[in-house]
Amino acid sequence: MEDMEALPVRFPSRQHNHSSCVNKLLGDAEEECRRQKLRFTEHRRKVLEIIASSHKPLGAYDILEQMNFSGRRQAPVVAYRALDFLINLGLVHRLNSLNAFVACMAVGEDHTAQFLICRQCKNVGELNSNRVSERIEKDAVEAGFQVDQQLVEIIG
Amino acid sequence: MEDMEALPVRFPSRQHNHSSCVNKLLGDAEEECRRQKLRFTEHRRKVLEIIASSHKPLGAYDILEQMNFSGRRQAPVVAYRALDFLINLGLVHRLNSLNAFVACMAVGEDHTAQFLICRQCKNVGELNSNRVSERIEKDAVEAGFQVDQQLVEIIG
DNA sequence: CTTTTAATGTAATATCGTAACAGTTTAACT
DNA sequence: AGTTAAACTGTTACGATATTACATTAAAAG
Repeated sequence: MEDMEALPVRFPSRQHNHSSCVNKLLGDAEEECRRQKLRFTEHRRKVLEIIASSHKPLGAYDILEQMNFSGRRQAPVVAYRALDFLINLGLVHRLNSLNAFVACMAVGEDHTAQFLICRQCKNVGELNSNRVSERIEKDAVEAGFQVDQQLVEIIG
Repeated sequence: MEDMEALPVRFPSRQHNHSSCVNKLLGDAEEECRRQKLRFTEHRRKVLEIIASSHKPLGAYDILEQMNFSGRRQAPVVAYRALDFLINLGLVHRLNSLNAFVACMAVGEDHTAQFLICRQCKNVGELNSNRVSERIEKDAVEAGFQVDQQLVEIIG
């Protein structure tokens, strides 16, 4: 018999009250930074806001384009620095197969994540299946490997 | 009780008779091309040989450097074209998290593959766990997603 | 209030990958 | 063989992604 636990998946495009979920994410981020005594600067806030506001994964240069507040064109490194920070905090995920970035849809929830990437619509869903992550962990260990990080991207 | 089927993992660095396994791979490739009426040209052979001879994943430009037979420096597109061909044939895998390429270690065997990437030594092992791929397939389907391709990279 | 740590600004450059198009080779078919 | 169509190659240029280095400024800790 199959395990019948809930299997959380999030597709951002299904959510309509978008500005409220962006605000929630920004709030969570702010709180998390306070907790960890990290600085939630303007760049970081702005980058997170841009990513969270998008229904699709964004490339670093897409993000950069949207950072043109006050007409100034920012250097790429500005976006990358903020992205590194947000990724380390678990607020943003990087999709290696697309060189693109998405907001985490399971902030706080101790997330192992797998990404469902739709070829046609380019939307990305975040699946949080512990069954998958545990299966990977077990088989990797069995193969004599110590796992630090899992990168699972599912195209379809 | 756990499923006790064999769990194939291959780490190329553990193999010592390297030239013979390179030759085997080249032979398999040649045969596969004959079967599918595809052309196993010099570029393609050379690229596959370079990748197969390496114990570590190679970037496209690393490969390019080693293609300087007859002193001619090749254009990047030459390497990429050969890589595309070899990837489509399943003879080479791309590691998205490294922008690098490795030879397939399970040619012919109808391979679902997961990659074990060692942070320290930069070696890459290929794990062929059907349990992992089936778990991913099932959970993705349960989440309403039709899977075309799985990209699993395990860092540790 | 000074010291030290973290973040920013800026320029340059490295790395990775593709488009476009003309020319050549190969396979397939008279 | 000679012709044609398809696949492959050569070459140039360019686009996209990401990092290094270093000087400056802002913030936190003492």
